[in-house]
Amino acid sequence: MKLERDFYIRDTRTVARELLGKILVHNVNGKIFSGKIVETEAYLGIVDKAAHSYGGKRTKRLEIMYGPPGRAYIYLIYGMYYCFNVVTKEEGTPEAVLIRGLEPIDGINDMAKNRFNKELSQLSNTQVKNLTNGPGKLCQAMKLDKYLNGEDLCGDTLYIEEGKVESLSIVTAKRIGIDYAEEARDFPYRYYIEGNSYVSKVK
DNA sequence: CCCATGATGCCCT
DNA sequence: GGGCATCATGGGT
Repeated sequence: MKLERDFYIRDTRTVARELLGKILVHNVNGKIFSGKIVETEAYLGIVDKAAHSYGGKRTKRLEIMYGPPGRAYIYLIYGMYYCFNVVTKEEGTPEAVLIRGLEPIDGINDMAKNRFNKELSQLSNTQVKNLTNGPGKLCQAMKLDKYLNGEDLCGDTLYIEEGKVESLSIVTAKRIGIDYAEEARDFPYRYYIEGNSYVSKVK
């Protein structure tokens, strides 16, 4: 069951927590890439110094964040990696959830090619773990790039499904890579599934 | 294990 | 021209 618009319009931290265990799916001309979401971060917009939209900043790049919920916000970082976010809240409120870790499900052999230009069977154990345990890594594995920026997650190309019913132990932690954000640096807006090996950083 | 560093492109000032 | 919601690599401990 695909998640509907109403899922995304809610409180951003709630969405970030509830995305854990859900399945991110990318259909590339019939080839399916998918993975279970195991790590997320909430970015709370206007009041959050770590968010791109802090203080109501509104530029061309940020228009997607100000748009309707349930769309993809994908941006280039450090000149060579992408970060995939889910836009939350009602239109006009620029908040989002960054997906930081995925456990591969479908298309794993192609993920290996996308990441390391090798067959899955040729990867070391470390490389298998490094397929999708970080925001830039999972975008490379799943073929998520700037051409999908703004994509509607309620469509058929890129979407999120209900996962298996399971009880998850969720860890709350500080966000990563936002040392510039003053007090917001220490806000506990990162969530991950305890014990999952595709979490980018434990603790 | 840890830490330091370079890669690389686009946005925004 | 500065800085960035990252990653791979290489060297030290």
